[in-house]
Amino acid sequence: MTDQAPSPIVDRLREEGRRITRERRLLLEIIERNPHLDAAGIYLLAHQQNAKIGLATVYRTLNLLTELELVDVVSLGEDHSHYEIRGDDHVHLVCLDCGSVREIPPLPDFRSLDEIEGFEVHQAHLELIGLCEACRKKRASNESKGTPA
Amino acid sequence: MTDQAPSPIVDRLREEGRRITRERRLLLEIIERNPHLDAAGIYLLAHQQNAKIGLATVYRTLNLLTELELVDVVSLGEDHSHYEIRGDDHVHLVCLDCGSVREIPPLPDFRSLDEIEGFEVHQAHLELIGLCEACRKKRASNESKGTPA
DNA sequence: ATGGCTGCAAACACTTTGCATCGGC
DNA sequence: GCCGATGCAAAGTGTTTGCAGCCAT
Repeated sequence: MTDQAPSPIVDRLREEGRRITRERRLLLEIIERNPHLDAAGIYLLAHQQNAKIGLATVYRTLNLLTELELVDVVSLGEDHSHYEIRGDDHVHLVCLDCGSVREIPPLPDFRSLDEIEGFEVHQAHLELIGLCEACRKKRASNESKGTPA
Repeated sequence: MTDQAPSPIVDRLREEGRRITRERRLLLEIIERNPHLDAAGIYLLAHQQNAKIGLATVYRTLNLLTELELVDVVSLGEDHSHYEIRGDDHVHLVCLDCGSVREIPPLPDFRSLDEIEGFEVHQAHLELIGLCEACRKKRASNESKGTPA
C-alpha cells in the first residue's frame, strides 16, 4: 500500500519537472492495473483509497499524461473517453451485447505499418465491434427458444 | 434542388414505417455528400437551406439512422462524434497537425475479417493517427529553419 | 518559501428530453 | 384525423476552469 514501485512513468514526470503527488501516484497505479477504464471508473477506484480526491484532478491528470503521450485515449463506441497506458499496439474487441472489451495482439498486416500513401503513421487504433463468444451463444440459444433478432 | 433523387436509405425508412419528411431528406443529402461531419457541421449546412430546422432534429435523425445501421458514428480523435453513411469499410487517416481526414480502402489483411478468436466481427473501425504529407513537409522545413519539435 | 497541484463549485460543450404544434400518411 | 416528427427551451451528461489553500521541491 505505502510502498512505491519504481515506474518509468514517474521517472518521465520527474524529467518533465512535474511533481509526483500522492494523487498522481494513486491514479497511475489504477490506470496501470485497469486498462481502458473511463474517468468515472478511475475516480471511483481512486475515491475508495482517497476519499478527498476530486474528479477534476482525475481529468487534469489524464490530460497531462495524454499530452506527454504516456496514456492513450480510446473511444470504444461509448459517448465518453476511456484511457490506457500507452504500450504495445493492440486491437480492441468490443462486444455489442455485454460491452466487454478484450485486447488481442495486432493483426499481422498492420503491425509494422509506419507509413502508408505518404501518410506518416504515429498511432493505429483498431476496434472491432461485434459479438463475443458468450453473447453469440446466448443469442443463438434465445433464437431457438423463439426470440429472433 | 426540389428534385428528390431515389435513395435506398429513403426506401429503407419507408419499409420501417418511418415518415419521409423534408428535414430528413435534407439531412440525408447533407450526410451523403459530406462524409464524417459532426452534428454541428450538419446543422450548419442544414440551416442554410432551412432556417427553421432545429439541432434536436439533427440529433434525433442521426440517432434514428444509427439505430437502423444506415450511418456509422466515428470518433476521429475528437471529443464529439462524427457521422457517415454506412458503406464499404475504409480506413481513416487523421492528421495530428491540420486535422484533415482522408479515407483509404481497407488494408488487405483485414478486409475479409468476419471472425477472429471466437469473436464475430460486425464492424471494423481503423483509424491511423499521424501526419499527412503536407504537414510532414511543413514540419521538416520548420525544423531546418530552427523550430524543432 | 515558492509555485505547481488540489478540491470545490461554477462554467462549458455536446446531447437528450418534455411538450405543444405541425404535417405525412 | 391520427400519430409520428418537429422546434423550442430546459435538463442531462461528460469535461474544463477559476480560485483559494496545500504541499512537493
